[in-house]
Amino acid sequence: MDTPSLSTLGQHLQTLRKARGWSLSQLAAAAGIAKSNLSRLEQGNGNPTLDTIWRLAVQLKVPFGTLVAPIAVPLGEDGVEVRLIDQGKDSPQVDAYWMRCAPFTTRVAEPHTPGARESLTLISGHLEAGPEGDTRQLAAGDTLTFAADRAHCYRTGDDWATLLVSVVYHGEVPR
Amino acid sequence: MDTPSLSTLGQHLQTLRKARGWSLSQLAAAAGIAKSNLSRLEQGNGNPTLDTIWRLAVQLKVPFGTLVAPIAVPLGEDGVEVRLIDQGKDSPQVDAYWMRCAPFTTRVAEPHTPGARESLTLISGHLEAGPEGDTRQLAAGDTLTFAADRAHCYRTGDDWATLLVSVVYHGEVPR
DNA sequence: ATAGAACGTTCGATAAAAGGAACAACGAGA
DNA sequence: TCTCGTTGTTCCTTTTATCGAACGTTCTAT
Repeated sequence: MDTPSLSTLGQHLQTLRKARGWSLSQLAAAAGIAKSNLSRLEQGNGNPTLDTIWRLAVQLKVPFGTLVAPIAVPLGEDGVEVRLIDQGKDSPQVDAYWMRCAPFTTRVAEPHTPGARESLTLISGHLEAGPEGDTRQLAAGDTLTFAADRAHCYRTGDDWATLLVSVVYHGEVPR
Repeated sequence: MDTPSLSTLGQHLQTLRKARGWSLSQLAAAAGIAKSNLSRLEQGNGNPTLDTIWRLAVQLKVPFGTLVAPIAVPLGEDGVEVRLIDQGKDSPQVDAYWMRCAPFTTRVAEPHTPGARESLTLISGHLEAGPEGDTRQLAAGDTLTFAADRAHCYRTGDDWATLLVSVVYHGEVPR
């Protein structure tokens, strides 16, 4: 398996644990696993079982995928990582994405089908987004809806941005 | 670990594989794992390694968490299923959820902290939602933002509803 | 000082996950 | 009909992830 994502798991695990002010022993005990096991995992060695990952995710109260999803593995080379959350089966068709942009990144998205609209909700960080020439500044908690049948962009300043994106394809479905 | 989520993984695995029209042998070969291993996993027995899950997720092109996240894990007994997608670390604090409501279901949510606001984006189905006494009818693609420091509710008619929910805790963080 | 209780690491034993080969069942083609 | 290829399952073996205990450290309290 990817060695990077293995060490990322370790770092991530340790970060989350310390963020909660727990000791390695405490977390291991709470999760019901040997602390030797947890120790090895945090060091980046090892290849944990689903059971082990699951128990840790429950204790740390993180949505599982968060534990293993590498924080800094952009899907494209452009510093932007996108994950499909769900897609509706009704009309209009709706696609829901989770998206994360690295600092000082600009992503320009191609126009979608005519009538398509996008809604953004910023989870953390700051982001400038919208149709080109009509972008808005967003902070955590802000939402923005705009016509997505024109070229539009997402631009970050000096910090990361995490957001929810839903694309609504009014009219015909694009697939 | 939860035995249910273990068998769910198996079913899920099989569903995704067949949806792509692949045979067990093909997927196993493509993922670089023994087919005996995959066979056991699809049967619901076994406790796969992160390496194994990872390889399968890559081949099936699913965002990892999707493989193990049980499709039907209602948070309450009230026909409502909620999954935490992400939570921001900035101020204001933002929590992002994926939510699914069964037909003819009403869920009344307690008020959040003062100043809190909620944004909904309907992915599929129909939903009536908002602060009690001021609810709106939503169809797929619609969005709604309202003050969440009062009691508010989500009500479905004769079909399912899937939506994104983001809670913005303006002011102090509730944890 | 010193005893005590935590911390996180390292070590051998054990349980179990992954690999590999043989297996019966099925369908396609000569 | 008979053969060949593929399906998915079931053994057995090998690898390894997990456990439990012992270890050296650090910090606090006596």
